Amino acid sequence: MSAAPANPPDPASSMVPPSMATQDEWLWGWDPTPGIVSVWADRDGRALIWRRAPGGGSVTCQRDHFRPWLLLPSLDDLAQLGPRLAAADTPEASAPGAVAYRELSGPGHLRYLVSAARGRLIEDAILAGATARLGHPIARLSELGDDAVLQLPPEEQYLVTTGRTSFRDLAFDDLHRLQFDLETTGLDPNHAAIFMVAVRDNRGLERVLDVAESKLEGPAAEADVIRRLVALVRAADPDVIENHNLHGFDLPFLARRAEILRVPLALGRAGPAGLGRRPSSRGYGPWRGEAGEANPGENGPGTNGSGANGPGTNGSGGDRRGPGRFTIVGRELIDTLDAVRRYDFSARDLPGHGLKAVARHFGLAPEGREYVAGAQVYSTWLADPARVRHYALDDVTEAAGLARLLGGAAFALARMAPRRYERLADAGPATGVLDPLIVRAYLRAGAALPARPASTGIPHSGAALYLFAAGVARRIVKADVASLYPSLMRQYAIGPAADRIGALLALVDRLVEQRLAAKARARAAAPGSPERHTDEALSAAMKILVNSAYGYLGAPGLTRFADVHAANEVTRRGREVLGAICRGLAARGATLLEGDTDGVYFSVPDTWTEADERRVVAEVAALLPPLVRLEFEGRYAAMLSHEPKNYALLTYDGQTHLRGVAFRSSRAEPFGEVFLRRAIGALLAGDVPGVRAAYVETVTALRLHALPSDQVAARVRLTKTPAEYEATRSTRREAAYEAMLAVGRTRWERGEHVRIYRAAGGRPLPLLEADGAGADDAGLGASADSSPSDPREYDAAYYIQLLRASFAARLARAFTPDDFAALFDDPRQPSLFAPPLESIHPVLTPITDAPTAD
DNA sequence: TCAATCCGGGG
DNA sequence: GTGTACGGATTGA
Repeated sequence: MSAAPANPPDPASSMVPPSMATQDEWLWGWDPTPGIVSVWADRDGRALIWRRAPGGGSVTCQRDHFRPWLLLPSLDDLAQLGPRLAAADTPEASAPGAVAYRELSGPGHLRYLVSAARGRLIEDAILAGATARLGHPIARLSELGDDAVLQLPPEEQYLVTTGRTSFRDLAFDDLHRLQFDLETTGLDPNHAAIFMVAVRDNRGLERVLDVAESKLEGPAAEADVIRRLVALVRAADPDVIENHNLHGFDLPFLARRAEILRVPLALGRAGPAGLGRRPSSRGYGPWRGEAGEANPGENGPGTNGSGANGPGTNGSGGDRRGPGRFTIVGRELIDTLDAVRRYDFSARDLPGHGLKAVARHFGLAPEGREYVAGAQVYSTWLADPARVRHYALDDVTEAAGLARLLGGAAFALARMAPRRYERLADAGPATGVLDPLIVRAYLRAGAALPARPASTGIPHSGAALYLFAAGVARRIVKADVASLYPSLMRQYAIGPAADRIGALLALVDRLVEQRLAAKARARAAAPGSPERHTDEALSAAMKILVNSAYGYLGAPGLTRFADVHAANEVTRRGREVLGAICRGLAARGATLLEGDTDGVYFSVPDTWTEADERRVVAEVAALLPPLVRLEFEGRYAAMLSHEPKNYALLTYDGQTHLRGVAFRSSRAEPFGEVFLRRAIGALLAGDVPGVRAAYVETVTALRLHALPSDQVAARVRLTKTPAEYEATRSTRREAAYEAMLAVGRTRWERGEHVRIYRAAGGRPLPLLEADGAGADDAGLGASADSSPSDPREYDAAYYIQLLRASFAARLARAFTPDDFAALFDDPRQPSLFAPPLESIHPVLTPITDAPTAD
């Protein structure tokens, strides 16, 4: 089949509101082809489509052709084509070397849809025309600037013109998903080697490859492991490859080792060996180091032109712009770290983003989970290979569980947006998902696209966020304003002024409506069933999209239809609604604690029943505009409100939930974490003496050196090489490196984790790891008993000061300053004026300048 | 107390 | 396809 560019209806009709059927096409595409699991296309209009039979049956590959296309503001640069430039509906337009054009409707800037049998025909013509017009050579379309051309990657051109999307009629588990995890002797692939790979998939595969299995030694054994990994992946033939930090560690490491050892990485379903690259903004870009450690030469993984690119890949020499992701033809590469970040961006309840911590948080850790500290993996393997095999398999098992738990949203997005699944998994929702949907809608409607608005400098006012009171309150109710901003956009039809066909509002409408339906279906399905997973994932995806519609408005320079005035109007209405909610609740006797666009926390009188709580929420909800839904979400026994979006909750069945960055500290010293948990538990239970006891006992234990050193050690990462630190040492001393130098260690590896503590006078020293001193991952409780050789020469005064200033401080809002001082007074020198413990009660302090910008 | 810098993940 | 994060902790002045 040959897909034609999107077919415009009569331009005059595009001003009428789009029909429901049209809106659904904008959201879902229109071609029903089921089972697409991967698409690969080139600029000359060749496409390969891998499709899986429904229910997870076999995969077939089909060839397809499409007419590459792009959008231009004028045809001037194509004029020199003469008769080879032809209107799309004329016979001349279908001649082999012809460039066809069609003028789109409306006032939009990008108004010419230009297509040809091969994309290069268009590109070469434009470059020649622009070179002649500008009088200097133009080698790439990107040199012409943002508004001079809109050209999508080939796969997206294909998906937009065909109206196809991935995964129609497939469930998440129908995809063949494979996880692999490298175990290496270190973090830098220029010096360290792969000695083991754990592999599993969702079809029952579970295998560990290691260098000991062959009779080979050294590099030959490692190369053999890589070859066996490649063979195993090809034989399994998965649609998706997943792991935690896949793009940040496993792939760049594997690519570099394969390059050094000259092993071809023929992992794809077609095309040349070697990993491809795609540029990517998110995830690994802004981070210093990242795979830069994998290629410490200069920049990121996209750098090292000599890098993992197979000889056939193109463009690597030029992309010195650091960040990038790897690609494999025919398979989607999914990094669970992206899903974790996307999740925690709104949830803010993860203790860290590492695999082990997240898996434990979600209860995904397998029974008998084996833990080995990163730095000890190789030495442990030498002594006890079975233990490391177990550990590595546990890693891939957790990665698979995480992918399934948090990865559903990206899967569902790929059923809507004309983009590869792997791109949707790491994209920001506004530019990464909404923009492609809107571009597809415009082409489907035959409407010209506006130029991208420049940043106007008009500040947009930001989301409303209120902290009304800080401290401790009881009888807490959380009322949720479901998707406040998108509801307001719908209620008052606030959309981008330039959105002539109303695509953004139509999408928001469809998303909100269909999300409610998906939620209802999920509730009706059996827990744990594939149907439920599908609808929960769909609901999560739609929530991501709906909630990014407002951010889309407020990002000029980034999104094509940004409109700061519209964004500010949404915010203004939001403040109105939030104000109405707060007044309504206060008028009915509630005490407000915190409110933002997600919802409101408030405290109610002791005499209220749950029915009273629900009734009040319903009464206030009735005061709001019809499309704004205020719902009762939950109730809690007590709350410590610390800062906006930072609080602790006690449920009625006695569980404590900590939320917000102030209560997350993966790097913190274990004794402080233990103290904080205990103190907050006592505080919320109303047990002030218990808070004091937690403090006194911790101080005493420090003073008597009853705590082992690993309880006071902080885990830090050495990101500078010895030479780099030497260069900055005179201007800026850093404890981690000083600790190394203090014991005469002048060599370490970039990325190495060490634990350090403060000895007398606050002098940093490394913690000498007792051999086999287990896991170094946060929250694993470190070791129960310390090695007998632990000298415990830590600086108690330093840690007592830290306990008060850093940990106890997070309880400061719960007491008056005097009470706080008394509660966390030095037990050896109690103040004469300290109030008796029994007289101390937690307080709730109103915040006077409540409105703040988020 | 304030400004500047570094951190996040993977072995 | 390009570039953007961000909020907390630590360090030195």
